[in-house]
Amino acid sequence: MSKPAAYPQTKVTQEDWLAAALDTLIERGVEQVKVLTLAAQLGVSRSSFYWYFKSRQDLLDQLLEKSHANTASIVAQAALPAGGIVEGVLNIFDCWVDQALFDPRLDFAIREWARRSRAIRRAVDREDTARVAALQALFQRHGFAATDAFVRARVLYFTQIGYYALDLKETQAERLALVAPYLRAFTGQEPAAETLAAFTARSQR
Amino acid sequence: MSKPAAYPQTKVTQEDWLAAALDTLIERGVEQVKVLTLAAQLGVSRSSFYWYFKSRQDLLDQLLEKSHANTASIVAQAALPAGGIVEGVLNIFDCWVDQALFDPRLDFAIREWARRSRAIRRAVDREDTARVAALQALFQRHGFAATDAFVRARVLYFTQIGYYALDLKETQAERLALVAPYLRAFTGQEPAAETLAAFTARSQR
DNA sequence: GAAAGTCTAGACACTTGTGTCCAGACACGG
DNA sequence: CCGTGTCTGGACACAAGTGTCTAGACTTTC
Repeated sequence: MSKPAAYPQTKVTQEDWLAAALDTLIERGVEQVKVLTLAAQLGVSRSSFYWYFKSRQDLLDQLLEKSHANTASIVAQAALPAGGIVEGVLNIFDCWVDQALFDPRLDFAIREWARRSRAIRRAVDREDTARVAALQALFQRHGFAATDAFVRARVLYFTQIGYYALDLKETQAERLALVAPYLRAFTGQEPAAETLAAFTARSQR
Repeated sequence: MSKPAAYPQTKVTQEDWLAAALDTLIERGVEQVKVLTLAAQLGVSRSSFYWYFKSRQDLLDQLLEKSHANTASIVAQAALPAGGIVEGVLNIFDCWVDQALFDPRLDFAIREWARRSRAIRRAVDREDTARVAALQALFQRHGFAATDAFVRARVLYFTQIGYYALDLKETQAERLALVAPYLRAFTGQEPAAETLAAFTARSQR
């Protein structure tokens, strides 16, 4: 993944700085992304940082670009063919179950960052709008009127964002036990037993 | 509100420091609550701060105590008598409409703070649990089974928290237009016209 | 009216952070 | 083997933040 160092004397690459910064962003927020701290963490001199980046701001700018994957996943899962709305929503649930599809910690770190920066805020707004639009289309494809589809898309999406906001620590089992009532609440329909079983099976992996 | 100064030479009271700090907490987050900045803002010497507070941490501790009102409102609104679940949920909507009942900005500032502090985190968890429990009781009173009531309580509450997380800027009119579909999504029931009208009327004030 | 209490401002010491400059170690190409 | 390019570490300058100590200007109390 990270480019091999051009010179053997290279201790850390630009990728290493970025990875460490991303980690700190997720764990402690933007304000804690500090050249000094990252340097200490990487066991390297602070001034070396300025070989790879113009300034701290430059690093932050590059960090932002690393964060478009989440939206892409939701849009893709929403577009998947589904036999009914229950199955369609379950496809979205895949995002919440599989960290590889959707990384809530990164998403939230950036959301928090957006509260303090106009530019970031605009970027986040665009992502949110795209996600809700994709979910609305899903509900519309399964017979919901435009407005109801929009509201149900929001309820589905906001509930999940709210879940992450509370930073709940539940086990996989606890969450799976509530899938049926969630589906009832989100779709108004009773999920079929075999549909539920299929979801449980694939989220076990 | 703020205690009259015991001595005329008093430029700012402890309340003034707390108010300024609360404001900064809401607008810019805990990390930006700095003695230096507050002093400049209040037009007073920095060292004066240490007359009123032992340390910056002492100030932060006192700040936290200012934040229990939000939960109390939700619990009170959930306990209000209601003719049906639709009216019950509308009573909760009052909290989201009326800043005096629920201040989302403060709530979120503290939530963000909680991500970086164990003690705060525990306090926030307690509040969240109390809120969801109150909403669950509301759904149960209106005929929902325990698990379904719990999930619907969460969906109702999380949706709102998610809404605040996205920091959406909608007008009162835009929000009112969506009340009916939201009620359908949250309760599964069709709201009566006169119930809706009553809610619209009282939220106009 | 003297002593004790209230509150403020300024000076000082310390820490943590950013960014710049420069010397030097090392590899690579001619 | 010498110059050029790559990367690192140390020194320096500077800004912003916390916390302490002290003098002094007032008030209140006795």
